[in-house]
Amino acid sequence: MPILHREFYDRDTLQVARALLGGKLVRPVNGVELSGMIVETEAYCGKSDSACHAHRGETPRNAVMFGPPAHAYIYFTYGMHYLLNLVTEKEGNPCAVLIRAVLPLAGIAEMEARRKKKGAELTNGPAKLCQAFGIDKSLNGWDLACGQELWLEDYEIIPPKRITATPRIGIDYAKKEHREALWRFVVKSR
DNA sequence: AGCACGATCTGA
DNA sequence: CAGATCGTGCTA
Repeated sequence: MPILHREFYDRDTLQVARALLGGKLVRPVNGVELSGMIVETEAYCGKSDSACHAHRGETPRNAVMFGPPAHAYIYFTYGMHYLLNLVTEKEGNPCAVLIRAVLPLAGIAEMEARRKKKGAELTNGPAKLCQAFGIDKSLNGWDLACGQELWLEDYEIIPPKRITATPRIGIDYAKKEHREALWRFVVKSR
């Protein structure tokens, strides 16, 4: 399946966040290809978005977001979790899409082995996802368009009727207009 | 140099 | 609902 090229990420972040639903996240680890279909995303829209890490300007942590699109912005939070974001829009416009959940497609046994507890849970939740895919800070700044280590592919077309938009999670500190913005996108299960 | 807190998850 | 657990950025 074709890799999502740089142009895919180089446009309006809300559009990218929607278009990523149904996309396939691919991550080869130790010769095994882990993959999953994206079913939940959140858009973080640049300096004007008070929920976005870039809101208060560039720092060493969020520098990747200020760079060119199609790179991975991975950061550490709550003292124990990594979160995966995909940088969008032009260089200098610090926007990104947070990947919150995927439906595991391949390498499911390896993902579960990496998770602490057993059981056939879905890989939902942005930190669990990173754990299952073995994603950590070493991939921060990785170029997603080069087709190694970590990349995305076309997979399934999700019709707009199957997409729900809701407020984003865990951003109570943001201004009301951003807290209430419907910038989280979820594929309805059926 | 110190400190408060977070785009979370788990288990009680 | 509390606890785990620590990098980051703000204040001094």
